[in-house]
Amino acid sequence: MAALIDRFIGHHNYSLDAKGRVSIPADFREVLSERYDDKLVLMKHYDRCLVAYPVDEWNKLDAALAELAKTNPQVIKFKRMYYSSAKVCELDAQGRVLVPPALKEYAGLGREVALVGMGERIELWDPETYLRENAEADSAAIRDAVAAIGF
Amino acid sequence: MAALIDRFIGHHNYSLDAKGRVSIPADFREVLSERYDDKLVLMKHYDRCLVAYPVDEWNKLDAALAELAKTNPQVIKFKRMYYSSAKVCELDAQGRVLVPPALKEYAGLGREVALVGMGERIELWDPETYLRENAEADSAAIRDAVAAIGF
DNA sequence: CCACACTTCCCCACGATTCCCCACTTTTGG
DNA sequence: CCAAAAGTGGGGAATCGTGGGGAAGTGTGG
Repeated sequence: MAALIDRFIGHHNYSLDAKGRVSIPADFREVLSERYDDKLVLMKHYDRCLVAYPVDEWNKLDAALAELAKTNPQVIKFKRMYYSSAKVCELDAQGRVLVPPALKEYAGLGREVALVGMGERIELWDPETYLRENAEADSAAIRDAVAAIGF
Repeated sequence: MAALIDRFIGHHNYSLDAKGRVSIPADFREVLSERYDDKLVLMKHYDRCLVAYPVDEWNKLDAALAELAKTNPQVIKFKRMYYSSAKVCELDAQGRVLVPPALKEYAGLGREVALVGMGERIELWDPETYLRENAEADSAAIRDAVAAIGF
């Protein structure tokens, strides 16, 4: 079955069970198997959330960052910070990934996780943090900026 | 059979059944199959209504937003808020889509839904909200604004 | 080198939602 | 006036999210 859209979209509040597993939403899984290879790289993102990239996309980041590191020595520290938190997570038969304890704690994840489709990546948030951090996205200023493209 | 006009026009009040499904009007469906690919992306719009884009049109938005995000970092939050509400909805054999509960609630949809053709997109409103929000469309100010293009 | 605790992985199982199909009523069009 | 299509409703199968039991694997300490 072909994916309808080849990017991750949508928002789901799913539970993180006692073993630290989260289900990857079915529509994300479809994108993942259609366009990618069923494996996700999980890592820290700024501001207490996690990101999951298909390995292909992660490799692109890796390449781009390597390029950047040639000219900017600061980038290598950035690379250490973020790549050290990265972990390849394969989905189990039920379509779930195991979130490493360290990442779980970093993002302040409790029994619930917000899974947010962001195109070529998936973000994992504590639901409350998500609302707090992204509340002002609805402001008039941003609306105006965005209205220009026809929203 | 070719559609006479390849854009969504008109206003229909249809019912939202117990399972959360709405019929897409036949003339909309014709545009959808003629010009697009029978799939709609449903998402939140400002002020308590929903929008349905053909996948092609949604992709255009996505591209424009990606462009905007390069220059305005705030836009990434906007992308989170709005794209996270998006969901690809395929029509069933009867030409209906299932409205996700979260979106249904956001738009305050009850047993009835107003489907409004808006050219390249379709809007879904609670009928009462629609009337209230759009009552002043007939005002002199708006008339003046529109006169510029020869109405 | 072995025993132990602990984490990770592979199953199976349950309830709820979603999807697919068929059926009925009303409207449209020839 | 009849046939086709449109809008509405619901039954049942398949899928999805969730939970947990137990095996396999890992690392630690004796």
